[in-house]
Amino acid sequence: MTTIKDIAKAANVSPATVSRVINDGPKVGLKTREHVKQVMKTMGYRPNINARALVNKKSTSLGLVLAELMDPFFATYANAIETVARESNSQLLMSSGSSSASSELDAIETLLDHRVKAMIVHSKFLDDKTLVDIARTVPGFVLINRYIEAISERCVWLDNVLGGYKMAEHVVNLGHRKIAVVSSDFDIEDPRDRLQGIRNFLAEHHIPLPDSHIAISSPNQQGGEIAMRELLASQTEFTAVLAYNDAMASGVMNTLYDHNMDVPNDVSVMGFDDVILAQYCRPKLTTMHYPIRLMAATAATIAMDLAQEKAPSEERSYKFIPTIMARHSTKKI
Amino acid sequence: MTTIKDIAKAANVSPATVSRVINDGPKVGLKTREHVKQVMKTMGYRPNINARALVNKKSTSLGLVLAELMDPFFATYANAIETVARESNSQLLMSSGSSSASSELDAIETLLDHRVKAMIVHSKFLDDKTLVDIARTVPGFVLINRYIEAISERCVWLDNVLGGYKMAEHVVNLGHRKIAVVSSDFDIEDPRDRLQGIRNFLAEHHIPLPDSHIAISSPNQQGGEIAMRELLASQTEFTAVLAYNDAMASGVMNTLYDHNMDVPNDVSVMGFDDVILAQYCRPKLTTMHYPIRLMAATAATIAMDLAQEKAPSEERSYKFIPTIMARHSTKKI
DNA sequence: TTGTAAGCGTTATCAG
DNA sequence: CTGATAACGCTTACAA
Repeated sequence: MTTIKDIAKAANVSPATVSRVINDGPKVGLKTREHVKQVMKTMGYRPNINARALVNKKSTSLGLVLAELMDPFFATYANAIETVARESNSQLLMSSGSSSASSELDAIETLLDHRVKAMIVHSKFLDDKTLVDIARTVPGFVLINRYIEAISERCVWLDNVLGGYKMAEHVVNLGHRKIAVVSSDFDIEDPRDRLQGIRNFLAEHHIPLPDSHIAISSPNQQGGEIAMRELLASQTEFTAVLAYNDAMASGVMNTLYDHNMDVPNDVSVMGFDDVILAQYCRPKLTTMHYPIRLMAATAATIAMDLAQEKAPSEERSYKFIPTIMARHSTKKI
Repeated sequence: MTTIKDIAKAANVSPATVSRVINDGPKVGLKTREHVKQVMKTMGYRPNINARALVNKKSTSLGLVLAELMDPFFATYANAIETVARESNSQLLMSSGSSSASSELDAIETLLDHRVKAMIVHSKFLDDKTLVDIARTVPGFVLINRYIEAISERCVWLDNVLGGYKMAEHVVNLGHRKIAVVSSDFDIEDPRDRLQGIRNFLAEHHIPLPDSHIAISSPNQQGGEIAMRELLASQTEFTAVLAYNDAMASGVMNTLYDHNMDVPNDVSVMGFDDVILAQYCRPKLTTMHYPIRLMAATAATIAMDLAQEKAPSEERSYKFIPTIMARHSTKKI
């Protein structure tokens, strides 16, 4: 690998000058600059990022911690963030697969070892204190899909309670009164929040939601199928099903079809997230749109800004609002 | 950030000794070792990966170049590779979004700048020569989903021709004789190969495949819908449709339904890839299983091995074979 | 405008 | 078994 010294020698200048050329550094004679550039090109020079990171005490890469790359939900995140990263010439250093506090911490620390300039973290298992502590020592630390009061200006999150509220509102407006809920057995805030939102709306409108109308299973298609089978087996009466996410909703529809019930004619079904799957379903799924791309871009942007200790970003709050995406799986009763 | 020197000072040893402890280096007194470890723990020492990479002339991260993270197909790749990477304590440095020769080259060069110890590259646009040249200078360079004779032992690829062949065989065995094909307009080898495989089988069995039975569009659900509409509009007669991939197949089914045709009773539909979507479809899609996870793991493993200049991996060939995944979208005629 | 030299945090080669 | 010391490739005062 040719180094800056090789270039310097070949171009008859000092390494410092080469460095200046590389970084568009200040005050370099036009002809030396051109000359050096020429030499770099012909010799095929490529800077050693690690050496640079060492002296700068910061690498140019952007760290990303996600739970699961295969999940389209997270894939969308990764994709959007990668786009922003590339635009600012940084690489993405990924750590996925976290589904426990210790693995989450592990992922974060590895990123720290790499001295990433900024990091975007999806963490559902680490406690607030740990996260806040890390945030204090890492300027460009941003949390997605989570809200912690103490570092609110570094949290990019979705109002899940409102999401649940709007789901209930949507089907009730369509005339449904017998509502069933299919929720996730993951022990994190999201399902609790969404369910709470549903409860809030229903309570306000004096519509009951007995426990027998709530089935819980894993947050994927199979979980949806299982949950719906339970509901059916217990003779629960309902005309609308609110699912925790699109995958579960798709499972719900499968089970319904297997029992010769039509969606949306016999039962209305709603999902949450609006991942690509929602459009691939048949009928296309009515769901809550989760502005993932927007949130990802926001997170990436503020992470980079924070990293450069830019303006304190006016103490804004980055709460996002889910919106109804009405498609064909819900219908007026 | 506390450095190795800080630890050395605090522990009353030399930096060299600390380094030895960190790397389980040879010959360190048991008590010094324990003592140093203790100090590191209490001072919360974290090694600077960049410094390490600089002196070692190699970083510990594994580079990955993919076309598109959001595509479930690539997400599966990324996920599987990340798993292998983590098991060998390396981070994933991602570069996605490439869809042109120049952006592919860009991604590779960035990874090179990071001195990644190995890299796994999905490239459909760079020409053979360029890739071969890079491979020569980078020991741990592995190509996925592409075969280049000159570096065959670094190629992990799928036999797409055989895949097409098997698709045709499957529906013909089911009794279909009027077959339509929905292919991709992407100018890469894969669609050509799959189509060639279909042609091969059909020719062997004297079943015609006139151009009018082939529709081409973009390799996603919408493309499938469009292509199928064209076929229908031109009054083409067929009882089976072979799609380029699962997404197109799903689009094909949508259009068929919109025209009141049932799958599989009126028409059999086959996809390719066996991405998660295939199971989320209704009816569940019969498709060609693409052993992505296995291929990804293989690629990651040989990339790491190659990087350590291990045994020349016995000059094996890493060709993988797609297999029929019979589900419910195809039926005997 | 350009060069010299110190130093970023590690590892590795020698001595001791 | 342990300690100096010299790299690794680059950036950045400080000089010239």
